[in-house]
Amino acid sequence: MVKLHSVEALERKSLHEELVMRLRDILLENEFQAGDKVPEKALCEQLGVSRTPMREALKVLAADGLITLIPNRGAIFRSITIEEINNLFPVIGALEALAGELACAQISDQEIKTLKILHGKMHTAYQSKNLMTYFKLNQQIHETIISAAKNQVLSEQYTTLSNRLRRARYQANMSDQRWSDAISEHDNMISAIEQRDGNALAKILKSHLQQKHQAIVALLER
Amino acid sequence: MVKLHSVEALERKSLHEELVMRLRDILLENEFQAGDKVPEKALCEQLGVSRTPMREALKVLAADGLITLIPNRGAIFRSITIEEINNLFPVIGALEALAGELACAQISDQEIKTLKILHGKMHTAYQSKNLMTYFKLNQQIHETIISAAKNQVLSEQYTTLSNRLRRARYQANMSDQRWSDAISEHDNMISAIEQRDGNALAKILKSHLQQKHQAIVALLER
DNA sequence: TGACTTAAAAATGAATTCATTATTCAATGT
DNA sequence: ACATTGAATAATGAATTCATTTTTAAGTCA
Repeated sequence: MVKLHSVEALERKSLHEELVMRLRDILLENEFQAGDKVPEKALCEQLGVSRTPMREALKVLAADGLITLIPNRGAIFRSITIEEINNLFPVIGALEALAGELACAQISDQEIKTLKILHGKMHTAYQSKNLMTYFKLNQQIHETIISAAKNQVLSEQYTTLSNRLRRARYQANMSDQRWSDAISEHDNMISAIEQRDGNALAKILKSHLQQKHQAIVALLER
Repeated sequence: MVKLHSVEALERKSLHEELVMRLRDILLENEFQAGDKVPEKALCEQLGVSRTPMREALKVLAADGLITLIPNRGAIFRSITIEEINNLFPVIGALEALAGELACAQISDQEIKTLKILHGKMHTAYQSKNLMTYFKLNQQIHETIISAAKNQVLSEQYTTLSNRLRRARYQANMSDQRWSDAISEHDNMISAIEQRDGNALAKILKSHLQQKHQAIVALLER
């Protein structure tokens, strides 16, 4: 088989690993939602690969909880339910709280500086009401805190669960009130880190996430 | 291909899913350790399946963190390092603490009764120094607490991470002192649950795990 | 003897093929 | 007209085949 456009579609790496990433984006960013069927064959053609690596990638994504494989029926995009959201938030909260404690115990001045820069940019995005930029910066800040904890297992688990939430984020917008609250929660976060107060940071992160949880649930139930 | 003994080796289900479970057991229970190569072909013959489903299963296990796939080099059993153990324990600890809080908030009298029965059996196993039985009951007790939290996401994450630790457990034995300490920690656990004191339970679980962590690290470093 | 080269063998990655199971849709009967 | 049956079609599960890469090992030359 001549790979034609597939060469430009997927640059070499390990194909299956590349596929997992590409599919994750395709599934999350747009294209699919609800309990849609994930068309194996169409995706193969679109990405220029055969079914074997595609099916391997789908199995990995299923293990990740992003899709569900039904025997002899193929893959369906796993519709995120309110129940799943309610289950995800406490777990992510516990992980973030742990990250906060660990991070404060060993964060470097340089990392704090990076955080403050990101935080400043986020304020700017907030003032100019640039929601997309705000989202991206917000995510970067949380990722920076997690990675400051220097715990690979923690980072992996957090990433996996956050990805599962990403589906919900695209549905739910933010109210003005919630947005301004979130900003001030972030202000508190940064001061706790500067003082390296792990206990305080853990509490802030936990309640920050609880607020977000409530906001999302409220929006979804409307 | 005639399936012969494979029919009795793997009873019907979804083959790939069945394989994942079988492989997990084979990898963990004995057979493999350290950075051993996982012989794809040999396993195919042993279990009577072709390479396609086997490779799908290996990819899932790699996503789970049990093995590492090196491009064009195959799978190697992921040797658990002290660093990984040090990373796993705090995360599992955070999950258990969360489970303790959630469980206390909604555990039924029936579930408490079950726990007390398991706890009694564990005491018996301790008195007769039956280590294997003790291990099994200990695991059942922790699983019961987790499942009493009624959070699917939490259960899944806990199971995944616990499996990764199982490798270390087979290496490390318990000292008499540690064993008797563990028993009394369990006694405290049960009373906290009976009083439905989530905060206390969370703390006990966390410190229980920290003790276990230290014991394992001490043994491994000798 | 020991290091380097290179040919053969084995293992892995991916596509294809074959078999089985769902799904679709038209035809039949009520 | 509606439901039910059954054949045709499509999709999925798994084995096989083909291509590429790595490993092994023998042979050559310093």
